[in-house]
Amino acid sequence: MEGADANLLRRDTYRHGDLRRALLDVGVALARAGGPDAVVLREATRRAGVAPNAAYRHFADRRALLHAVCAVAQAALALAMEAELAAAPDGADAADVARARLRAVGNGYLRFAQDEPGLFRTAFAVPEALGSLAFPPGVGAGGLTAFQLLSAALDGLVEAKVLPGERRLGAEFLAWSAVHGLAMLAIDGPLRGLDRAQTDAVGQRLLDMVERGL
Amino acid sequence: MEGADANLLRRDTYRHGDLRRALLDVGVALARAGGPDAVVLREATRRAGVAPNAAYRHFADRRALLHAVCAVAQAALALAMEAELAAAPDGADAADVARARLRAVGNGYLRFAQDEPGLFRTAFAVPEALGSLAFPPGVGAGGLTAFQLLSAALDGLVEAKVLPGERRLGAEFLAWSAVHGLAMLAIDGPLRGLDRAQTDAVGQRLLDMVERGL
DNA sequence: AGTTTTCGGTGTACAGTGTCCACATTAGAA
DNA sequence: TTCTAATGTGGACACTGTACACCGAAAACT
Repeated sequence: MEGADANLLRRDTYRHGDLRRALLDVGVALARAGGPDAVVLREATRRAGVAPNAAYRHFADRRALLHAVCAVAQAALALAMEAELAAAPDGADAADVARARLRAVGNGYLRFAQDEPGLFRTAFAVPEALGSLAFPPGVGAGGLTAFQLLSAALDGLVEAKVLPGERRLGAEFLAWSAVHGLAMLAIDGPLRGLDRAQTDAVGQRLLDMVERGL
Repeated sequence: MEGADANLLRRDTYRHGDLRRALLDVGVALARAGGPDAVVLREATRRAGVAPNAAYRHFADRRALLHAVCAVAQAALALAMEAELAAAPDGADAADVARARLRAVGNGYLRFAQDEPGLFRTAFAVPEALGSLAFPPGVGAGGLTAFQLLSAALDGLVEAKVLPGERRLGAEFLAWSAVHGLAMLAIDGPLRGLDRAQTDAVGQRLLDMVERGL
């Protein structure tokens, strides 16, 4: 974690150095631990060792800070999906590979939700978080949004003749819905409390359904 | 709306009469307008024409009030699903009827989410809202939970030989995930802003996917 | 009936929050 | 070196949830 030392309480200079970054780091930590509601301006400034109002030099609002944290969370999600994609098998059959890549995308999503529930909820806490042009979403190492990673996987399915082209349009929303819904149910719905293995099992069945049904 | 006159500001007697009910009504109105975060204790007491602390005679906590509102929201969801079920076609082919009933359940869910986004979000705002035995969930007119309505529809599919029995176990979570995810995306995800017709179109495709993939 | 208990609403108070304003400090441009 | 713009501080206000002490009235028991 780079910049992890930026949120120190002790400070000798009047200026902080990189307060914006420090507040963002603290905000992410708060979101990680307690979800979107836990990212509290005063607590962030406190941990950064600075007066509450100092935050307003870097963020217009509490919401502005939350938006920034949200973007980081989305980036983390994209990264998790990329990691899963990188570990996907790269066999000979193009159809199998394409299917495996879609599964990897889904599994990355589900596992991120389970491993980082606070960040996951924060990623979707801001209404205008996704699809708004005024709000740049977080991207992974490859520069792609979570949504774009999913789109690419679906394109791969079409290319490998697994998915008929006429069903391609808007397929993102179908696949996304299924996985997003399961993630929600697993975080604080009736499926919470299940361990990783059990959630994975349900996840596999869900991905089966998506694969069959798309 | 019965009890709608219970939340009046004017009051001549020292006792309110049915403050618990009044607070609940106001809480539902707040949730309806602004989601879970909008159900604020002080505002509720204000609208009920009562001192802030009076609420504590009827609800242990702000969370307790929120739980109660949450149960009402779940009941409203179940009612919406029941309404859609009642309007489902009742043709001759048992398989078609069973399919139509599952679609009705899904459409009820999706339409409720779109028509009452505040209540919908409130219904799932409380972590222990679903599946906790300590927390009685809201039921519709028939006495069934939203979840139970879904279960019944799935049972119907099995009975009509549309769904093989070995795929029945846990199918609720798959169907629910898909529909719940789409509802979320339609409320404040990238699909918000779509009108009823467009959302319905995506909803139909999603239900197609579920039907094929279950 | 009259008395007492117990329920329900009030008032005051405190900690915590977001945010506004006026001010202080200092890094960097002039 | 001086001036200026950027950045952090202090104090204040309105708002929240919630605890404690109090009181008013309905109901229960003589």
